[in-house]
Amino acid sequence: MSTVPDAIPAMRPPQLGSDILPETPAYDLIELLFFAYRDFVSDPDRILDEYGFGRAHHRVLHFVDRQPGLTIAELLDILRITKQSLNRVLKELIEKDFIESRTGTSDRRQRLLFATEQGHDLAVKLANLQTRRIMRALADLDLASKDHVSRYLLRLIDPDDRAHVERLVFGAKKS
Amino acid sequence: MSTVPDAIPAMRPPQLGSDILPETPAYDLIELLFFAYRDFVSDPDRILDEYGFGRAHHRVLHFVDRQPGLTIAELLDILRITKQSLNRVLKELIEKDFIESRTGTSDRRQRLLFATEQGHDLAVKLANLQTRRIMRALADLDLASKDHVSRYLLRLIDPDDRAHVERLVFGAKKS
DNA sequence: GAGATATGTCAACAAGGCTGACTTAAAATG
DNA sequence: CATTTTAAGTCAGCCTTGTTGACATATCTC
Repeated sequence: MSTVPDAIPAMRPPQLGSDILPETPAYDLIELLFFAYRDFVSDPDRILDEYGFGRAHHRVLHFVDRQPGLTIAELLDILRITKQSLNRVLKELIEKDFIESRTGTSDRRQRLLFATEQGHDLAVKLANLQTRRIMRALADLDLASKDHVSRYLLRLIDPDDRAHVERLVFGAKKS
Repeated sequence: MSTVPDAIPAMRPPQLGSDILPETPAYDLIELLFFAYRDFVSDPDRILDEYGFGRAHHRVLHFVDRQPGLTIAELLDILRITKQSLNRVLKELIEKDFIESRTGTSDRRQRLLFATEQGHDLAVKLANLQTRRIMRALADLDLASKDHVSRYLLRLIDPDDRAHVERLVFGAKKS
């Protein structure tokens, strides 16, 4: 049994992938995302440095603070790195008392992660820094703009992950 | 001697920085940018791998292809990495004949960088891959959305760099 | 009790950043 | 024209953060 459909529409476009491409690549949006991300993630660097942390620590602390009780497996799924890479930074965050690891209650094999008070304070401090930049960027844009921007960013994400991210970001509900 | 100032203006807002912050950090836009960027830059990886290149090579090739005749100093300013880091990847791109380095004409100390035919082809292939993702994300968004998105991303960039990026991205002119 | 699962750990390696010191060639400047 | 500055290249070593592969332990599931 062939997987090739036997009736392909006559005028199939000559593009490489499944979608139609414009004549010219979207250089503007490609490059703007590069520069925006470059500056966006650089804000927290100075502060992280004072604590002897790097960007990897920031990512871990951020998601643990946002989702108290996160398990190792869930965190690995969010960050898409290996267990060994995660463990290196997580160990430091636990040793320096920014994150606490508790044995799971229903499943005692799991480790539930929580930000300590100190950890929460740092996470909020860094999030506020980035929020300030975001607010500056949203100022004097339409009310609708924020929505357009989130929709665009959400749709840049791999379709398979979108629902997951949506749940994580908007907290289960969202029109 | 106390570090507590003895005369604080009466109605100083309680925020940390120079701007007013909302009660809650903009977790949605912070996290969406993280996930969007993660998936966006991952597209080219497979192809780069076939050539023995990484993301660092991609960035260099991209900007050289976009701005033929770029000097080392200009490239360093765009990428914000050290000369030594750049040189490592640039050397490989030149050895493998994806980029060509010519001595400057008006200033013979400079090296003007150009993508070779092979280099240009790869740069376009990767840009098309990312453009496909962008087009998918823009589909069924208003006509105005693309504008809102670019404006937002542009305004996330450090103010000092915005004019520079604008020139680079939109090619000198742009309302 | 056997096997699967969640986590932790050891060792080695790679990519891509960094600093610091130094060289060379060419331009700019007094 | 001698000196200084500038653009680029290079050597050596280090750090962070990612990788693979192998293996250990505790706990859950069947």
